[in-house]
Amino acid sequence: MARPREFDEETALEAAMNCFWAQGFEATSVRDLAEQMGITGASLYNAFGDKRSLYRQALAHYLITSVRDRVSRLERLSPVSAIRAFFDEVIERSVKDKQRRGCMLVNAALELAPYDTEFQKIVSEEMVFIETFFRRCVAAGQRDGTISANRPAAELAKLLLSVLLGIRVLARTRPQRTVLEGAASGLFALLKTTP
Amino acid sequence: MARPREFDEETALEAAMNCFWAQGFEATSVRDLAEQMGITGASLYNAFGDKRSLYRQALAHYLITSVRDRVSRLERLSPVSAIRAFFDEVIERSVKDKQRRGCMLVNAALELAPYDTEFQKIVSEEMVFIETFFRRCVAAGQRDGTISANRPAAELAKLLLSVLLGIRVLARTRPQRTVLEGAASGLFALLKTTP
DNA sequence: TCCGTTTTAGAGCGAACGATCTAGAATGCT
DNA sequence: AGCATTCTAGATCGTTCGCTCTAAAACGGA
Repeated sequence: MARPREFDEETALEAAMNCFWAQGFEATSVRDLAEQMGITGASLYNAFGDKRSLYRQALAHYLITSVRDRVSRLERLSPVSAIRAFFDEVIERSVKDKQRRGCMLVNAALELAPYDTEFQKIVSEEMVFIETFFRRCVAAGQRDGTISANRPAAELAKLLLSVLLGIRVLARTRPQRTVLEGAASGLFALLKTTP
Repeated sequence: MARPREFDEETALEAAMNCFWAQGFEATSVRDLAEQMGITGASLYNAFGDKRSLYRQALAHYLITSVRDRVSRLERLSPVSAIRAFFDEVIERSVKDKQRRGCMLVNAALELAPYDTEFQKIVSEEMVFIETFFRRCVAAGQRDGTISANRPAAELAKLLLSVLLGIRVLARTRPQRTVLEGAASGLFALLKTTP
């Protein structure tokens, strides 16, 4: 019943995601958002609540379409290939990202998570999710002998996560392929068992 | 000549540094700054210029007292010890940092560097400085046989820098010692040559 | 068709923002 | 002592902020 919405909510949310992703939470104004989303301020508040709530939904959208999607696509690959492909995709994205937006999860981890327990939980859980994916890959790789078994899988997973986050940080100031690829290939050389 | 300043500039700059460090550039207001620095807005603008200029000086102060100081202290240690001590200090700081301020350089890299060429240059040069320190250590370690010579020192230095930055990101949401130490010890186990 | 509901557009709210201006107080130099 | 200069405190500038209000427009159901 009643008047239906004139705009597509997902399209608008994606536009909001791109704003927050590129400029962060504080530096993005509600007026910027409304303009990029193609709606008025009133419609924005009607459909998404306040600015903080919109950010939460935009971040959730990012995590689903970016992190979760990648993990579920790569899960079927062999352990080493899955990890390698994960880093390749991230590096490829980073190099091509002219806006230097980096990773919205990392951005949220630095801008909002430290002071905000709700975002702290969201970010923390997502990082644990990535770490768990790495841990599964490492454990499988250690079983089939393609990954060094010197250290426990849980530890190497934390190392992989750190390098991933580090690459994301580097990409925002030095997005040259040689820099990012250098870190990744150094990591893989040490991680793989020398046959 | 003329009336001298009533406040100590370095003390005030340190207070400003702590504000920006903890809350970032956008989220810190000039009124916050003036209050924490113990001076009025007019004095702030007189002594340090506008907000952006004050941030630049605060960041420079951070880099000198934090990054440069650490590197020059550790430079005299043996290669492996120097790298290990570098990470130990960062982890120790991160675990004890109740405010979860993280590393101001990393914060600047994410908040300001992507849109601002001046800060991009500052951040980029400082990261190159750290990377160069790591490269010197790795090269020396490879010469004396304590560090794996499988890969070029420049590559392993990029790996070390990435892990360092990654730990700094992790620390802002999951500052538990096991998490940070896990990543570091995994790295060192793979980096060292197995005697 | 008319009512109830929800949407739209746009004006406008009070508060906070970065930055500056005005006075007057405090110093060094001559 | 008198002057030029630079400091301090506090009010205040215009702008922008997040958010809400008003009123008209657009639909579904009775």
